[in-house]
Amino acid sequence: MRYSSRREAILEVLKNTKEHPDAETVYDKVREKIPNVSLGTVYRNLRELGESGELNTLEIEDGSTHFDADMSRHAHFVCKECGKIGDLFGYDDISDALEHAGYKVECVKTVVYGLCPECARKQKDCDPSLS
Amino acid sequence: MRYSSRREAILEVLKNTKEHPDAETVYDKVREKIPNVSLGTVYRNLRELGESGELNTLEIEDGSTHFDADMSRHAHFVCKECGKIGDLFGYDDISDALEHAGYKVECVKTVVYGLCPECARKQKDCDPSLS
DNA sequence: ATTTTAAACAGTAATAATTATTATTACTAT
DNA sequence: ATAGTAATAATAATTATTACTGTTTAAAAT
Repeated sequence: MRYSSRREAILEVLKNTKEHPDAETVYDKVREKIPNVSLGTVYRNLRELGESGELNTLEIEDGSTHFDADMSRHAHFVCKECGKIGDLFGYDDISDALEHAGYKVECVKTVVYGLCPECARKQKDCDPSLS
Repeated sequence: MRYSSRREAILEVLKNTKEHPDAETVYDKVREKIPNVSLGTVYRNLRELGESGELNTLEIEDGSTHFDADMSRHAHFVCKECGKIGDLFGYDDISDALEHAGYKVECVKTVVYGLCPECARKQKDCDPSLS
């Protein structure tokens, strides 16, 4: 894969955020630096960077796909109230057990849905009967 | 939600398979019993059944969405060789730890990508140097 | 340094999956 | 049986993503 200024800018955007943007948001951010970049270029590079293992894709149940350049092993939390997508570190995954069972594990994607601590607290304040 | 023969048939299809079909495949199976069912009806009912907690949706990184009427807690394995989507039982999830940290967990979706034991074995047979 | 080659590009068209719309049909409570 | 409303078939619209085409650009060969 030869050098490309667009690909570099795209990866740069992802490395400078913890917000797990979707393709359209990456596109908006890249345009701040390269105003005439095309959306197709963003999609193509996001796909290629995913295939070459330089970023992870995150498929959410609302149909959206988000991107994460943090390749360390971690899970994600999607808050159904505020929509935020957060990182969850420190939860061991099941790769070892599966490899022992004969699987060849390439990657593990865990997405947890619910309320983040902030939104959970707010709901409790409104209705203290909630657990 | 009032009774509907289409919704019943759709749920029936999902309860009688372990193959995690996508919407189009569910549509084809439902048409064997109700030939004039419309694709939109299948999509709407799949969405509503998901929202009401009668089935789980499974978003795969190739962009496809698959459906599973088995609501017991389990993860999924997607084989990148044969494409099969299998169930993985017996792997504890991280709900308890997250609830302790203040999250309100609604559901945990784990998808593992790699090679299933069958395809992993075949690859090893072809090239014994593989781990 | 120039030429060559192929990958990457912008811009646009096309595709695929899903959702919305609308007129009609079918449950269910009365 | 009827009224009221949810569900439906058929189709149109939308959205996210990919493919195409002529042009540009990075990197290799001369």
